[in-house]
Amino acid sequence: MILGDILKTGMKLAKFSNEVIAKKLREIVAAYEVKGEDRFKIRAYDNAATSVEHATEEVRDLWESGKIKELAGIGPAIADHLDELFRTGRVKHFDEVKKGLPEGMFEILGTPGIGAKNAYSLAKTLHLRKGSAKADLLRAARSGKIRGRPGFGEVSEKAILENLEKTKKDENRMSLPVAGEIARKIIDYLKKNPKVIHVDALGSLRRGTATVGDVDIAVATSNPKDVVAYFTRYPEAVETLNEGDVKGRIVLSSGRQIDLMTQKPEAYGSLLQHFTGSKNHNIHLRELAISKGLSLSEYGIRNKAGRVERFSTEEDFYKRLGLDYIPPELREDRGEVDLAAKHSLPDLIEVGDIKGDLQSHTVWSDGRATLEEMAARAKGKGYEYLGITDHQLSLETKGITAIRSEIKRRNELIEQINSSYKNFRVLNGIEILIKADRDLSYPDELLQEFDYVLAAIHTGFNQDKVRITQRITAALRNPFVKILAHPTTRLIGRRDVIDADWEEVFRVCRDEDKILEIDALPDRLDLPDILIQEAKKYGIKFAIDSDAHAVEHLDLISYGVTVARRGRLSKSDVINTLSFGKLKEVLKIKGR
DNA sequence: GCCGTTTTCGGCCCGACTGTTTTCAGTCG
Repeated sequence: MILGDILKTGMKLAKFSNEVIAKKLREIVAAYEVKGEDRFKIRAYDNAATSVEHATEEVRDLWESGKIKELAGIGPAIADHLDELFRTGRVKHFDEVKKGLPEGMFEILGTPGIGAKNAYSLAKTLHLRKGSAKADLLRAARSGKIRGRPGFGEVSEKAILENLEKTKKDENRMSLPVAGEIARKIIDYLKKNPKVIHVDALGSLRRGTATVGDVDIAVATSNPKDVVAYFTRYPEAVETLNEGDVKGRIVLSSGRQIDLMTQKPEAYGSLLQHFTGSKNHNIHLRELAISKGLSLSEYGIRNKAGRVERFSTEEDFYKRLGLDYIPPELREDRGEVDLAAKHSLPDLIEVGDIKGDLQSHTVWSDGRATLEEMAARAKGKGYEYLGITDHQLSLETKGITAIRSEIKRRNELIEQINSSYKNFRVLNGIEILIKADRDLSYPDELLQEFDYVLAAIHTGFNQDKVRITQRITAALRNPFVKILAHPTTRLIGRRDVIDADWEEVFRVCRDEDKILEIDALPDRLDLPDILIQEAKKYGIKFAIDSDAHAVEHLDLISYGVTVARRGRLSKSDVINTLSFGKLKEVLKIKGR
């Protein structure tokens, strides 16, 4: 059920999530763009939407405590609109702004390559209907009705088709932190009930996959019926779909369904194992069990005598099958069962192993915090170092002399900060562009001024495999480039991985002794786990970076560690688990 | 529409890329 339906049917007043609020603000941005509103006013709404998306608290909670204006980019006017939204469920001003525009245009916004103007023109000329605009557009693209419209040719039609098919496939999946936050709140709620002995998230969320379909929760309890009843009274639930003796299903205001499964504590391990999956991992286990004359289910292991043996923990469950405990992140049937049988599972890296962060941004480029603020937070996390890697300044507009003096100024500031800390160092790095013509955006004479250089692709994503591979390998061969940042450039649910010859990339990376980054931003998680596992076979080392653009982003490093675990990395595979002294050697940093 | 050590008015990034044009508009970061 979608939000609109919930309001229509007069259920509990929906608690607007930040995601929903940001979407509403972006619709106003698009409407204003089509109507030719003042561009600074448009930017103000755009800034507000970004601010809501990045907020670490629910905007509705801020509103309730009267602190909504503390959010950057929310001034008196937008605060008033949101106040109206929370009180009445709608905003008259928003309705007026959108008046006269085809409603279908707002449903296709956000499809890559379709901005406000294109959304408007497509919705209008193709008569995209409210409620089925995406499906209508997909049909039009398939039957070649988009090409020929003003501004659209064959290439854009094909791009629209591909992007729509991709988003269609992914649209119901959540990012890891979104799912994690939903689960965290429910788990906190369940923990308040004394009859709940253990509680865990299940499925792909527990395995830490890049996107999560459903949030399912397991509880160990001796009073399942009471716990299920308590679950259905969860304050953010708008509907109960199922309230049985041992299981329950509720619907949140966002429309998400949450399932609860319960089990007696003495059999909890089997439940947890069964619903953590993955499906293929469990199939493999069942085949193994059959070969031993056993049979698996969510209730336990049925032995040859026909008796079901129960397990309170997963460790005991795996042990009964002759296996070492397999961490959830590895349960994808990629050989982990055999490794567990041979007692040779890798010793996986943990968040506590991380000693510093090598990609972060400040107000010098597109970050929101100052160098001092970022350094203080990193130090506060117990790190030994923080690499500041702001984007380059434009060589064309600034000129080399101005840039050189800017680098010098930054170095002086960094030295000043470093002298104020004990056992903590800020590094002066840079994230440079691998341009479409495969040159780097700075000449070597500038690159050599930095402690280390991250190279990244930010444009020309659609080039063919040969050109993309050449761009990356050329960058890796530059003597000053140390780290290839977010190598595949994917944006989860929005942009696919670039088409590179990864084996060739990994070979060059190994030969040139360069580092691959694992970017921890939840919409990147780049490298993806499978490529990490592949790259590790070449003996390549990795850096797990937050790519922080604000102080709180430094905490996102844990998602990078999750991906690294899924890619089977140990502490020794990751350079930012090293002490500062060792890291300096690896990155060949002089001074500091 | 937001914001302020330049604080109630007057600024607010713009360059790169792409596909579509035949000099540019839309999108993205």
